[in-house]
Amino acid sequence: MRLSQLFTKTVRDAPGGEVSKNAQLLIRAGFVYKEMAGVYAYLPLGLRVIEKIKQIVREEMNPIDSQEIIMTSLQRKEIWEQTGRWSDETVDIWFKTKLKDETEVGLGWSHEEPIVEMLKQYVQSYKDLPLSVYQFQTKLRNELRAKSGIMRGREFVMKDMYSLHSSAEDLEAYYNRAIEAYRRIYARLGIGDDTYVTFASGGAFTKFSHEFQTICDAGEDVIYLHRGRNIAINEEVIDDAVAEMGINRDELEKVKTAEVGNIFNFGSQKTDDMGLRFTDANGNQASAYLGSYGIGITRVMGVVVEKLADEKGIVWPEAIAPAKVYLIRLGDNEAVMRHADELYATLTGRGIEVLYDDRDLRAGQKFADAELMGIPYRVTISDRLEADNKFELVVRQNGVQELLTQDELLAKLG
RNA sequence: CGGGGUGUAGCGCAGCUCGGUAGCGCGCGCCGUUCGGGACGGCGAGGUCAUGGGUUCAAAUCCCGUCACCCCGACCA
Repeated sequence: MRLSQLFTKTVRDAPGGEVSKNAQLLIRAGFVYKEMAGVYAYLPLGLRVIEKIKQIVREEMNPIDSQEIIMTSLQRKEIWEQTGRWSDETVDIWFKTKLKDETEVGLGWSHEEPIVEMLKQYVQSYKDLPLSVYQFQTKLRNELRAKSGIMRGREFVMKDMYSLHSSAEDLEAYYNRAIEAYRRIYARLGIGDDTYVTFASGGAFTKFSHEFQTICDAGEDVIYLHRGRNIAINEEVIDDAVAEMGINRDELEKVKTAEVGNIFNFGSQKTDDMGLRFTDANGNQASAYLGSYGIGITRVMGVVVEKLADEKGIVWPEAIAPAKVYLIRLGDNEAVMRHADELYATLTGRGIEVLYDDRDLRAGQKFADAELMGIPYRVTISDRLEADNKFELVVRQNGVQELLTQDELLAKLG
């Protein structure tokens, strides 16, 4: 993409009323636009990041036999009444509205009930199980207070997956496969080393649910870590967990984290409540077992910004950067411009994503923008370098700089 | 939802205490010089001072209401 064609602009100053680092940087770099408190639009560069995160998630969900779908934002009141979750006393973040004929509908803050309702249509026999479906959905939650930029909004993109099984054992096995898939996802997103499978509250069927918590100062959670045994426990269940697992509390390290994923074993409670049953091999009606698995796509994006950014701006891991290379051409020397165009074509032709800074700006501004946007590799071409037939390559993450011939450069960028 | 803070040009801010009809920086447009770390000079465009009401000869400024935004807390599948 040529930056001269990109409609967004970078700005020096972040909006005054925006304190969180992720929102400041993403707004300054032109990745997101704030519509209102806790509600952000994703612009071309930000959308690229979102799509890359989603693609990584797809590549890990599909192998565990989950099928992608997309449910609806408008939801029926009756479905939620079956499990008692339509009431504002039980769920206090509902956005509710009415159709023209006064029918009450909800705006989806979660999709567990609608998914189960939908699956009733397709599951009748044990031969139909197990099954797993997932989607990327914009969740709408009427939070009392939005905060932390894109990390806790009223509207955000979430990947939610649901699996249905004919036995508790089968669900348990799948649940563990999902945990491993999630581990691979966070590793690929560049936050694997700081992300822990954490015991948390909330299992309807099991004593604990599992959260994926990433160490992050901007996070809202506190967990206790036992690095030796690789155990992590959310503060909210610390007393129960310590008792249950026979852990000495003094061995635990207290850290601040952001929840980037959460998985639940519902047992058969929800399916029983909603009347999703199937015929087993003996011809008898049996209960189905439900698991639920979420990842906050936009929250993960915010966490990555928070964790990896430096004083110059964002630092994207290559896997989710909006482009791999930021190509800068300096000056208006015709040969330089031609060679820059050619290099842009060559890289693009090899499937390498390039942000080509073909704007008529000074060197300092281009360098600053490359750093603010956090593109992994910066390649510069100028008349000075042209004289030696060299390109300058700078790695965003560590600032290491090299002067390379075109062949060396292409070899390096793969 | 409780407490606190803030709304003035696209963005960041000053002006408000002590009322007299709005200013600075960035950005934007044109001209010239510059051109490897956010250049410089000149000219110029751009504002219902969040909003509704009140006080006053006169309100960005004082008073009351409302809305929005931010922070702390509570909340958080």
